[in-house]
Amino acid sequence: MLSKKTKYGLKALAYLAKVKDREPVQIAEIAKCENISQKFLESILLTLRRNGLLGSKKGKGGGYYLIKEPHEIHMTTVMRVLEGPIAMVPCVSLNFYEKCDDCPDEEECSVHKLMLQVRDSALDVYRNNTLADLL
Amino acid sequence: MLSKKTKYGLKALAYLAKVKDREPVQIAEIAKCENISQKFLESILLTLRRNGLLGSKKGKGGGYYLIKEPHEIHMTTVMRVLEGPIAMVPCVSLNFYEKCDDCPDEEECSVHKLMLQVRDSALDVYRNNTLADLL
DNA sequence: TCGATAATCTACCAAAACTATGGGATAAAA
DNA sequence: TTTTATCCCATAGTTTTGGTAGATTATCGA
Repeated sequence: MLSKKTKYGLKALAYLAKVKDREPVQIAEIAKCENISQKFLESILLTLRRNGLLGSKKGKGGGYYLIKEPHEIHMTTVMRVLEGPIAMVPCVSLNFYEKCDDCPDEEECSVHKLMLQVRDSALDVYRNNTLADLL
Repeated sequence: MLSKKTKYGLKALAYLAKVKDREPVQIAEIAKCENISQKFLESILLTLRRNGLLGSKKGKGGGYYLIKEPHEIHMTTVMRVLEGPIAMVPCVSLNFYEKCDDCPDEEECSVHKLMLQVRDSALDVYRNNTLADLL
């Protein structure tokens, strides 16, 4: 299941992508328009900023804004930042690889075989979608 | 992330698929060979049986066995039984559809658009894999 | 320089989900 | 009737999720 964090984060990014001239938008505005708990959204936008997807401006007239153009923001990046690994098991993860402690032989593992395919197909979707494609 | 339940369930099914003549195999044997907590595996096999994927036999010489041939068991079925919906959001689920309470218009939702593609690609993998393909 | 505004940061909390474990009931075979 | 092994219910421990509260810091306009 997709976490609310990712869902809200995606919606917020899409919202910001529609804003003209990359003007800063306040958390409160996004939260209201997208029906998201403001405090929760606050923490989500913060992690998006920390990961280089958003810029922010404090004080009056401040808010969050996209740093790059929507077509430059790939879903692989967004998903990894918000949801974590794209793979469903660590042993098939490109960026977060980890060996299973129960598997003696990875090559023989039936789960491994299946999940490799699932990862590749998901990756294919995320690589072929930018933020611009979602609008 | 794939739950341990699904992971163990898949491993157990694969184990049973290798058994000749569909002889009953005891929980203890599967648990030992696949490094799974026996009690946990017990409950997993039970749900697989309740969902028509396994048969069981009590008493001496008893155990669990496949009801169908491995090539007849599709991953779509297995995943839905063990992991639940294949879709990452209820609003794009074929078997467990549910409207998002925050989305005013499903057609306009950026998350919806993306997750439809992810669902379709995952479904494609699961439909093209049977238990036999994992061995 | 002051006050209003709005992001930032830290900490915390409750509920749900996940990963088991325990103990007894039930059924089949020897 | 004893042994074997599944069936079933209850529950405990941990992690994740979703959300709150409140103090702090930076910026702008007057």
